[in-house]
Amino acid sequence: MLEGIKSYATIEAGQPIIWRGDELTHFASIVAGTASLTRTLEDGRTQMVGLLLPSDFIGRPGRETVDFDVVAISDVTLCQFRREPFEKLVEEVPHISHRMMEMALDELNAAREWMVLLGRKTAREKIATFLEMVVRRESVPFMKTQNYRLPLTREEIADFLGLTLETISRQLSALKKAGVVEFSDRRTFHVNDIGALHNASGDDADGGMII
Amino acid sequence: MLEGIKSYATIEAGQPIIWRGDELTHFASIVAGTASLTRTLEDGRTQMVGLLLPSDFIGRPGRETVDFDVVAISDVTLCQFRREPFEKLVEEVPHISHRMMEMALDELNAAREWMVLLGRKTAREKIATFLEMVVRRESVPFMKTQNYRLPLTREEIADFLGLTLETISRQLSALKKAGVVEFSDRRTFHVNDIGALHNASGDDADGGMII
DNA sequence: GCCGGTCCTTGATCCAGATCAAAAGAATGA
DNA sequence: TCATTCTTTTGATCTGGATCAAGGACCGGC
Repeated sequence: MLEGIKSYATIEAGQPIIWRGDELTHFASIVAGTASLTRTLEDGRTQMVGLLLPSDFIGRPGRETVDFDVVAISDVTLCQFRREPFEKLVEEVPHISHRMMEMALDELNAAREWMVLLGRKTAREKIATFLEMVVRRESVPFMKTQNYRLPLTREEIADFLGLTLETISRQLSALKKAGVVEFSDRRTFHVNDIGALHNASGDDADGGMII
Repeated sequence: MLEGIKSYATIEAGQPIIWRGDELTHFASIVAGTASLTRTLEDGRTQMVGLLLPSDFIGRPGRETVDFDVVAISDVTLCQFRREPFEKLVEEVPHISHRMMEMALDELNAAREWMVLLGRKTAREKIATFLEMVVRRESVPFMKTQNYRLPLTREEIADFLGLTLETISRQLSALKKAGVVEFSDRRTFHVNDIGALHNASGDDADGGMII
């Protein structure tokens, strides 16, 4: 059913996909690459409010404009659907809105979890939580020791965590010095002590987390 | 259709409605009163992640437990639906999941907007944004001057904004001294200069806001 | 290999908001 | 009416993370 209204697009790393306030002509889902959802205040302060990975969805039925900037972090491939036919489809096929509801509720949960981090966690806890998130998302089952790759620059991590890039750098150095993680280059790391990392995250035992 | 599975409940101010991790036996919608959605870290730091008002919904189809504490802020009246029949209804009646999707997307937007506040705004901007939110929600159309009522104590506002209650108190005093707002008692205020309040909020002109 | 730019680290200093402390109002109830 | 308790205000001080500043490391192009 979607075949007739779909097209593909690629966006280079660093390029905007759509700006806040722009009219939404297409819905899209990410096929490959990483994009960020951000808001920038007039004076340049920037907060990332979401990280979009393959299978994530851009756009919301029932609204004509976008509320945040969407920017490609790496090269991104999109699968796009024209708005009107897609919205009609959402109306007509019950399964789709059910699926969209579940996606929205999952993202809502993640957003609220992140609100706790932004509002109440210390810099150390924020970074430990971020590293844990990367580890959880990239872990290959049954592989014991593994290298992970940071998907973001220090500045982007700072915008994600509500900190400055200097604080990110200092806290990563501190975690290295404490022997919790080890970096083989700026982006690639290895966890020596997953327990210590978790303790540093400020989250309790395995609080409601589905691993 | 809902008639057969619905019941009412009332919860006194200050009492928990449901704890994080508890099994969800009912969905509910708020009929009257205010409740908060919060997360507390082991050491007592608390972050409010949502304020639930009449017509807001508690519970999410597809999950058996709750991820945040829900506490009554004022006396709350709930309209409850038993889980299984309600979930069946969501499956069967397409209109419901469509409506739930829209609610979830609205809340997701609000949560992301709040992430910007928590991650990047100053104390002054946070409080101004909060007061503006109260004003926007309680404003009666065509009424020029109006008194508004804070729905929360200073401590609850602090947990909402990711600050301490002392900072809330100081910033409110500062806004009073600057002549932006005026308080007739601790909870009741009046806005002298809505423009100044908006400027203090850190949001641009009327950035995407639907008033 | 060298040169330009971008990203990252580290040091020195500053300051917004936290923390600690005390007292002043409101609200409750006997 | 006056204790009692809860909420709020205000003051004094401290500190985590921001800001300002200077190099260092890495990467791509020529």
